[in-house]
Amino acid sequence: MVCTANDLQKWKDFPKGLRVLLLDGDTNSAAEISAKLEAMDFIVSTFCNENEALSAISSRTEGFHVAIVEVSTSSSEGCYKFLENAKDLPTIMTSSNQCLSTMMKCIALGAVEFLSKPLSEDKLRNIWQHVVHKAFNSGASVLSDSLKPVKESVASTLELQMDNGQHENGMSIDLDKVSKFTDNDLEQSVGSDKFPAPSTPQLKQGARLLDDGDCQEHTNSSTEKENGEHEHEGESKSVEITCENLYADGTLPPNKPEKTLIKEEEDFVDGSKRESTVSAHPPNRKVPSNINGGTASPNKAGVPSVSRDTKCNRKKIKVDWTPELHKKFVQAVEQLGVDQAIPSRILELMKVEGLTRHNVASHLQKYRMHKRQILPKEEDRRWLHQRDPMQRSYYPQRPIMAFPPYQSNHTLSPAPAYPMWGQPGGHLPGVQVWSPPGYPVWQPTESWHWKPVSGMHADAWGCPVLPPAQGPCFSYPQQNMPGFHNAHAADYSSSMPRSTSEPHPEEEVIDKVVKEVISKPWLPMPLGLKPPSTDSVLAELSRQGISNIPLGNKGSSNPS
DNA sequence: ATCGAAATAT
DNA sequence: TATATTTCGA
Repeated sequence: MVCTANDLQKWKDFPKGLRVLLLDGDTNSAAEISAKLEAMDFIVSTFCNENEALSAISSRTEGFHVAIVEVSTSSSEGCYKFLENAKDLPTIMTSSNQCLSTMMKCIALGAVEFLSKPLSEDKLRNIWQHVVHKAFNSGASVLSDSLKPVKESVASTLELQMDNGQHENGMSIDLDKVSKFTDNDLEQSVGSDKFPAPSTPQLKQGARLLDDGDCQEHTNSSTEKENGEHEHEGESKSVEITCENLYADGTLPPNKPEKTLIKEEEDFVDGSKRESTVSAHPPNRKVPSNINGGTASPNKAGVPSVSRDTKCNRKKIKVDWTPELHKKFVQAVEQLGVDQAIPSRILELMKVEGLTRHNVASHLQKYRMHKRQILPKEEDRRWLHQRDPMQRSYYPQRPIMAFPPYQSNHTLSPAPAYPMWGQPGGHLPGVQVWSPPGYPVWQPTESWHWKPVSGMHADAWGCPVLPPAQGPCFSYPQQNMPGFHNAHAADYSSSMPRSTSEPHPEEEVIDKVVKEVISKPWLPMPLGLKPPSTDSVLAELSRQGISNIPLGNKGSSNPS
């Protein structure tokens, strides 16, 4: 009764039918355990000595999902031998003799768990977890045939996307990732601390997710409470964060997606907690900006029962707005333009799984706040204030920038440092910026106080960049850009910003400026500004009803 | 239902 | 204090 992938796809009552190899020299004990296992609808094959068991395994590698091996006080060698020869099979050791060194040896040799006798139903009921763990955790290469189906089955049950192309409404959770994390956990617990093997090491994460409160009594006698319990109450929230979520968007095959930026708490058996932050990427490593071409259509709601565990009711995780994450955010905002920069769209553009709209909204709020806070302080922007267009012809030592230096299209400049509100590196060529040219490093907190042009919608302007670098640079449309309109509002602080659609006297001045800029592309952009991003221009145009934009001749043909 | 601002929480 | 989350009005 080998399970084919198909069968397994339908392996609804998953743990049932699990094939268990039982190795126990004591007939009585074996019968007892076997009976319990069978009562759970597991399929048990009992062996009295390791040789029989091993030959059974080798003769039919797909025969078993998990093994339970009893370590008799007299002859422990047999079980060690088994362990060493059945590495592919998740093996649980059991004994009435809880000798620490024996336990450790078992674990060291690859046992997934050491259970002390007698084996209660509770203990036995959870053995499938090891199977799942193994199925998801071992690399494809190492994955034994008997486990593949399990993986597939579970994945399908969880509606995860597998190689075999199962799409559905995946939970936006990449199990492979998950298992990776858990694996680490396991290694840690086994390797360093914790002597007692957690009864559900591999699922520790999942387990702790369950109860948001405190509880977790999942020690050696973990019970079946694994998933159930609090189901959906907090769900609307929990879903998003999820365990690591984050990657897994629709696309799965590609390279490793980015890591999560979310902190997660890890509760250890001993009750200790640790916070670990998986950062998007090591600071020193350059990463091309997001790759996950994931579609933004994340998980839907109709998640069936099983998803419970997956969704790991992790309570609120704090989103760590790392520079990388923030950068994405900024890029998204920029791309959208001020008008379109709404949480939901930003969220989409960011393509960071696990982020919620709320997270983004919150960040956006802060972002705007800071922006505004800084605005009023800007004084040098009189130049814009002047009616005399001439003013514009010279560039202040310290150009006013709508945004701190930032190269929008560049894939990532090095590791952006701290200033959250500053943008990642890049400098404005030809214009004196206050960061050393070619020095992508961020300006410390100062950059925070980026100086948007007063009264101007910084977002519409975008950031300073090298003019010729990007196509859209000089493709100012004739249409009025919102940013220009309220350029006059020097007193942004004290007076409400003008509606972007409201025409204004200063308009002509602005137009002149624009014209000149267009006609003299070799000159640095006044004020160290860069033209709006293509996207924002397009968005604006389309907003104004112009949908057809000849991008071909952007740079040059802009008559007066 | 979503956005944005304000209130809260950590 | 700063920043993230939650709440609440529009």
